[in-house]
Amino acid sequence: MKRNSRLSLALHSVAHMASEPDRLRTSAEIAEHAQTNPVVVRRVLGKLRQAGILKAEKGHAGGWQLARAADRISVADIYLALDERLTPVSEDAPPRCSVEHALERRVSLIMDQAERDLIENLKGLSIAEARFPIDT
Amino acid sequence: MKRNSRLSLALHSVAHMASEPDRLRTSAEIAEHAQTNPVVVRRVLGKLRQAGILKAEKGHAGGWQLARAADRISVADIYLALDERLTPVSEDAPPRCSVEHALERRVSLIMDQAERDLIENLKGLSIAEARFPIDT
DNA sequence: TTGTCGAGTAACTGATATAGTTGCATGACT
DNA sequence: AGTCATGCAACTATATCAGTTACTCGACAA
Ligand code: FES
Ligand code: FES
Repeated sequence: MKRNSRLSLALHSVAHMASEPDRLRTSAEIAEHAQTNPVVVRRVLGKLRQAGILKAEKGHAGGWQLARAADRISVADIYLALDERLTPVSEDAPPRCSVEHALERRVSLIMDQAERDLIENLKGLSIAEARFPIDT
Repeated sequence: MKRNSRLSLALHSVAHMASEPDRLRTSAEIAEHAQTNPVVVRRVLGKLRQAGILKAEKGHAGGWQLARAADRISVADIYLALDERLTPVSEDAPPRCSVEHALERRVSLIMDQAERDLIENLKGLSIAEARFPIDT
């Protein structure tokens, strides 16, 4: 895979689980569907569990399940649960001159606004509806 | 540095050059300002040269210079010149089921729209004005 | 015309991020 | 008690990127 396959994996897994919401699935099953590794699945879906999107049960009849109906899970929920922001402008290095500081601040403001708008738009797309093709 | 320091380097270098547009600067000078390496500077600024934002001259009195006035260079110009898109959803792997295909398509449409909006906003910010602090 | 200097570029190194893997502890059900 | 699945730590492999070295090409000067 490549960078940021985590979002793809999370979206596909949740969408797949939405087809049979009552069925418990093991990480091994989900990994097979996504053609990856059970531990990778548990790592990524673990974030969704912490965010309250999924439930996981240990033990003999354990597995993963949606925590609520698919039409109440938005793509924004999943995007935010993974906690991976865009923010291409680095804030870690202390700016070495006032010009750089002013410039990065202005660009960061625009970037942050863009991401907020993106999240707003992703909020309008639920997993339930995202599973079906677009008409146009 | 960290990921996407190229945009920071490009922005800072162009902003610095805007303070004395007529002066030619060598990659060694620019690298010293940005606390990095001359080859790295040439790699990044080379993209801006290809995009027509900067001019570079070889030889004894060679160096780098803005190709046009700073108020006619927008942050979007630089962002686009580097040709690094966001697009967190991978398109390289062929989708393995129709659900994944539909879902990634819908998410991609929203992501692409967000990036187009971002670029529109960056177009409104020129290097000339970005060099000064924000009032608010 | 020859030497110097700077851009341009290819090749390599080191650091970092991420997917994948192994192994084991914990907890739930049989 | 035994089985099975999650949770998690540690490790490996790979890709990306900044940094570095070492060259070629071209422009200008002596
Ligand atoms: S394999 Fe079930 S949604 Fe793709
Ligand atoms: S050092 Fe000149 S603009 Fe930052």
